[in-house]
Amino acid sequence: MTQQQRSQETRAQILSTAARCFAQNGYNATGVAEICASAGVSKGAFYYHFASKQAVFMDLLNAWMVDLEAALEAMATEATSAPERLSKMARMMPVILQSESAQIPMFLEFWTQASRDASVREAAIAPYQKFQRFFAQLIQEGIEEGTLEPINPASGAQVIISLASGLLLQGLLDPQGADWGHVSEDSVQILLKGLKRRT
Amino acid sequence: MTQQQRSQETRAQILSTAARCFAQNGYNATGVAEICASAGVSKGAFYYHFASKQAVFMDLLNAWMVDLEAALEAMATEATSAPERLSKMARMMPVILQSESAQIPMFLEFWTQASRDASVREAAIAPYQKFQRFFAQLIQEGIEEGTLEPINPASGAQVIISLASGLLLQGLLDPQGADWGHVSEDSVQILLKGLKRRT
Amino acid sequence: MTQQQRSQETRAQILSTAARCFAQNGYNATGVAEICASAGVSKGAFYYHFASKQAVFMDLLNAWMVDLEAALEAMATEATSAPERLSKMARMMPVILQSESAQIPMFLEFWTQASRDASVREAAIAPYQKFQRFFAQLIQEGIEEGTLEPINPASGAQVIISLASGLLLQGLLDPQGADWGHVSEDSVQILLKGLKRRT
Amino acid sequence: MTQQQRSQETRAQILSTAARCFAQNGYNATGVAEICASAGVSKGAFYYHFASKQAVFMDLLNAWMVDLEAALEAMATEATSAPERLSKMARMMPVILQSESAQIPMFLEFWTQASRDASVREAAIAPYQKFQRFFAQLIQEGIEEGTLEPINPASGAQVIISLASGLLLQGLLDPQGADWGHVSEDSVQILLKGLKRRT
DNA sequence: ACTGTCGGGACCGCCCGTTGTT
DNA sequence: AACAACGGGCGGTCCCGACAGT
Repeated sequence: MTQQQRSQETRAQILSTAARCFAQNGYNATGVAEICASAGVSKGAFYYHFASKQAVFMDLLNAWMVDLEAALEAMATEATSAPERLSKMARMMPVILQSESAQIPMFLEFWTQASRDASVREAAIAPYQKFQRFFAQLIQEGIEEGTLEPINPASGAQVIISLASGLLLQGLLDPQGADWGHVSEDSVQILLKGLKRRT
Repeated sequence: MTQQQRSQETRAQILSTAARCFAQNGYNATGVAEICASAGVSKGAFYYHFASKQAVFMDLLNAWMVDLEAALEAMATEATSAPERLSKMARMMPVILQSESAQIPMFLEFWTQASRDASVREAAIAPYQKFQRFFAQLIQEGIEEGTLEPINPASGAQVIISLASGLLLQGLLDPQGADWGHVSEDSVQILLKGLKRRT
Repeated sequence: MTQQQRSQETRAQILSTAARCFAQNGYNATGVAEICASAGVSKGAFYYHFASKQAVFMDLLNAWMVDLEAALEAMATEATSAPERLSKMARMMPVILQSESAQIPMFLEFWTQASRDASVREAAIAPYQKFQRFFAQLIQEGIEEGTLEPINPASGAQVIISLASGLLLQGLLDPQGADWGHVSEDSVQILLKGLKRRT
Repeated sequence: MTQQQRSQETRAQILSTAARCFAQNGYNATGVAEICASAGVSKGAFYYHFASKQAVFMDLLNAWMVDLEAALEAMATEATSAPERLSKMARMMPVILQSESAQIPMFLEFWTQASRDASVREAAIAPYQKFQRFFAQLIQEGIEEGTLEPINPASGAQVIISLASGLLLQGLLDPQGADWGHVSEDSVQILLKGLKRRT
């Protein structure tokens, strides 16, 4: 048990350190030796736990996906109207943007790699499809409730996700360029106005 | 004169070859030697014209910005109503997405680097600010025309840019995942509905 | 007792697996981890039974020597004339070449190491000296019988061994280059003609 | 010119140093860094001139082949009887064995690699086929002269080559094990007796 | 303006062997 | 008797950039 625990600690240590390094310096610029040194483990340990640097990267991606899924799960259970739920989620955006700002560069890293490597892409697409389905259903419910216009739910979901991704990207690129909290709130208002049913 | 021309041709050859290589294999994965070989010049020529690999990268970015500016300029002179101009631009999205899809991964790498390197960031932010100003003015005009709701133009511009970026990114990640032409058209309809003035 | 048996089985398993791996990929190219994985044991087991990878190698060599000795022993007891015994052994050559062709590259590696490392050399020389003594005695007997020319037995033995080694090596290098069975038979006829007593 | 000369000197320096290292410590045990250090060049220079460590090895093999071919060419022009030519060549064996004793380990190295790698094998087989043809023709001439028994020339050539390879191998393995000069002379006498035509 | 050659550095991956645990 | 986990270190490769020579 003690051995297993130590092993998993080592593994976790490598993962978290790698995440930090990747976020700070980028995937390519981060050497395995650097990760090992920062994590306080040897290369032997590293390559015992992971087959390659990429494997660490993929593990990180997967972990991120799991978190995402959990967050979605939590939101799905709320029982208010569709527009309100969207509003609420929008108000979470700035919080996410600031609290996890260190993680976001890695998100870009994921994307960059995914655009080049098919195996990464497959793993990276999955959460999007999750999001897609989630929002499509939310919109569907909104339409059935009569609170949203009768649009194509898939397209609606895409709009939401795209807007969110775009805001994330720009917040990452130019954190001081605007009051992102304010902007994202405005954005959602505009979007909601476009989605909401005219009474 | 002829010498100058030759020199410029060499320079252009390096630039275009580099662009192709970067787009195909990525910035990091592309070696200077590879560019030189593909361009049919020696390393000496490369380092005569450019200070470093990064410098080529930046030059490419700048060239792209110039093109962008020209495109925006062209759009700004049209004399229809704001909503119509937005609609028209939206219809260009799928075309852009397909014609320049090879370049987009490179821009992702731009951004990734930009999130780390301040000097790259400045160059990368510039086009956004261009876009930002352009759309803000367009919205402002729309408001003055009375065709758009009186919202904060800056936020409105941000929404448009974010949505566009997001769609681009997702089209890149999963080109077969959806009919992006259709989706982007729907997206703009939704967005326009949110922006347009209720009559 | 059962434990001892299990231990011996593990040891034997490692040895045979290592032999297979060495033959397939070569000594240098075969990693200890690979052997362990193929044998279904852990590294701990490996290093419990053997001091090093080299030690396994040496063990294999020794085992081969024992086999060799037995084969020679068997031949020595036959009671025909010297030339006939040589002929008979020659006819075995192609069989050996085909049945153990997989092992031969390994012995080449043995020798390569032997040419460098004194301790390996001693072990590698031993079988040669065995052969040497065996053939020298066989020739001696032939001379005494009057069936062979009165030559220096040591030199005669060397010729036989050299010829055999040479054929083996070339058969290894270019298996399809010639009909080695035919060639080796011809070779022995020529050699025998050189050794046999003129009547 | 000066530049080209320098370049070729560097290349030659790398080749000769590599040959020495390979012969001394073996191909696998010799690191590129070691070669570079011994040759007084940088790794950059090494990989500018050669694509890989293997490439150096192959170059060495080819150079050896060229030498061989020259030696054969020289021998082919002599105009004595076949048996005498064979005798003369035999008398060269011990000289070769001692003068080039440093090169011989590499010869084993060639063989070992050839047994594993098809591309090396192809290059390594070529000289053997040269030898083969050379000796076959020599024997053919001997038969036509009436100085040699009417045997299959191909087989005869194989015997000669095999015997020579075998002696080389054993001389390498156990230099002090016998008086190789004497042995090789005896060997040829025996072989010649087997080849020569009975009068 | 352009070329060929070289310098030095670091990268990832793997490897052999050991150690604490069971 | 065997195992998982780990320690360092070296392996070949390649890369960016410099610079002497045209």
